[in-house]
Amino acid sequence: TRRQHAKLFAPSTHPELGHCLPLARARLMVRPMQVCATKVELRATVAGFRRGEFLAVAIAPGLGIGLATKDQSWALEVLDADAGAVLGAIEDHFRPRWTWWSAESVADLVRFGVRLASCWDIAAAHRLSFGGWRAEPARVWATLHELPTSGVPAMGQLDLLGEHTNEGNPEDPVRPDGYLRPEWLSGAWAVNANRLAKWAALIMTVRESQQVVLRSIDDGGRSEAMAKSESLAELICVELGVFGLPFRTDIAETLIHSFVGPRPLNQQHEIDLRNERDAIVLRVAPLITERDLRNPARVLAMLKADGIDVPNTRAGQLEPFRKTHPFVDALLTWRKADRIGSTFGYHWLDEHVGSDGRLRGQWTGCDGAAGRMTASSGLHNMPADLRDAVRADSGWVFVHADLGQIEPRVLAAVSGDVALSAATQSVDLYAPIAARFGVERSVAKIAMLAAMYGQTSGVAGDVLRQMEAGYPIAMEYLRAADHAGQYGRHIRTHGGRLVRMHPEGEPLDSGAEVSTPGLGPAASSRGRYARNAVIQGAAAELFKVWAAIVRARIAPREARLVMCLHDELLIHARAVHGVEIAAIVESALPEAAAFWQRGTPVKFVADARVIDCWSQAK
DNA sequence: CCGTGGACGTA
DNA sequence: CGTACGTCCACGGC
Repeated sequence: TRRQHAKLFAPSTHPELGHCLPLARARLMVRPMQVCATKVELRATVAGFRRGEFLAVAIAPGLGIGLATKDQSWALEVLDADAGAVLGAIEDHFRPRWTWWSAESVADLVRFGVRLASCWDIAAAHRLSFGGWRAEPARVWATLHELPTSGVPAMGQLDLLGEHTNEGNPEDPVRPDGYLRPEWLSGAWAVNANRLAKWAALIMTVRESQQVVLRSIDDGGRSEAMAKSESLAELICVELGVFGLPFRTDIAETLIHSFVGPRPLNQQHEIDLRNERDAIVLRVAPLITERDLRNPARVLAMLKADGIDVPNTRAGQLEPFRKTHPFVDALLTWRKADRIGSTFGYHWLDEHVGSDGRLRGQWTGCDGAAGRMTASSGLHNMPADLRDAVRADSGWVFVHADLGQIEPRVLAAVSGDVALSAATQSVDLYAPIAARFGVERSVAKIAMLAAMYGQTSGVAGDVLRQMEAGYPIAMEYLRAADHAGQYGRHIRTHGGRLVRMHPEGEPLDSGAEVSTPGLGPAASSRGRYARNAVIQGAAAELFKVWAAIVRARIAPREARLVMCLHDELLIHARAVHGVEIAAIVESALPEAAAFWQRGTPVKFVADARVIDCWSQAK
């Protein structure tokens, strides 16, 4: 860090030092800014900087870094390779809350090895406040300034009359009509330090506006707090994508071999092997024309010829016929192998596992619906059989932890149901519920799940009535969400995430966009969706707070989060730190719960264990 | 070429 | 029993 420090305070040699004008149309006034030239100036400026204060950062490859506090902004000229050193030095000395458009903008720095403690991700905050997934700067800006997002200008858009682009000051990132200038967003904006500093200042104004919005959602500050943990989740996603999941290709090859045989030598060989696998099933299949194992309609016809009448060809439907019909048995065995061959086969290994023994995918901090984390490359749906290949490095271990009975506990917290909260004090939540109603534990569990997910069949009605009587607050919370969904009204999760129940364009509480409000199967479907979203979404919020705290607590050790799976964490750590980190993970949970639920007395439980291999979990 | 639905893996 | 996601496949539209 001594070397990094020296670089940060190296004098800038950029020629264009000067003042920028305030942004005329920005909602929040930007003060005159300065470009820092020497280490003395920068040091003097940051002397008053408080730990944890917001610091906007904009990185322009080939030019440098724009920085802004709420009062001032600067541009630092640094080589791309040194940008990480500069941010690292600022991080070490001032621990700011880094503020950026999206965590993607620091992916290169994460690759460089920079670890940042806290951040404000404008895209994440936008998704929280306004729902949906799209959160590019132009859209965020337009939404905050109450401009129609349909009118957001795009680069290269025909503007023959020069109606907009020729008006105003091109050095102002805001056009006279209030939208951001697409040229500024295109990446070609950063041609001098002045613009870079101005851009950083603009990032800061956007953040301040977002804070106002979040406080209007929840004046107790919970949504604002959620924006911070959601922001960190986005950074965690970038880190997960960079680090990768420790993975033993040799073990995976052996497993894949056991399902689909040897690695094909070339494309033709691959086709031949595939045909051979098909042929084994077709040998015991009924002799009708148009036989195709990959076409569900054909398979249905084949099953019918074999005397089996089913609504679809899913494994669950066919399983009962397995013993009596050799074709069904062969088909289901083939399906499993074919899935390994097509989705999780040699091609998958080659595509996603690096030569450094890491399985990598792209991560997103929140999906389009209730806000759970997602991952590509099959990281979240890897068959259990293949988890044996997810192994800690030699001398390292995994610490695995998962949240127990997360969804009913979340329901107790978000609804504030005192009776259900009391039940969460038990390590097994369903035991006190069963005792209270005088039913079997399994019956109590099914009834609770049915209430949360809107299950319509297979539940004893009297148990559901008992649930209504025993936990009226929790049941009413679910019913209200269901009702809002049926009528197409948007809902918010406990942490303030907007879950849209109809497309954009209408007021947030309007159901006008829904064709059949409150009626029919589509309305019922929306009802179940909403009922589930308030639980699943709130659970995702708690999980991300937990992950963020764990990330912070394990930072002093050489340990890294390598997998997040809805209610499950996997940490790669030195073997000597395993037990200590398992304790950290468990103790982080009550801390996360207190942060997220703000005083509700709901207990959450996690089981952390030290293992060598993901397949040893549970 | 692109969107859609079926199927199936995970939580 | 329910919800969500990502991925592959075949189909049918253009």
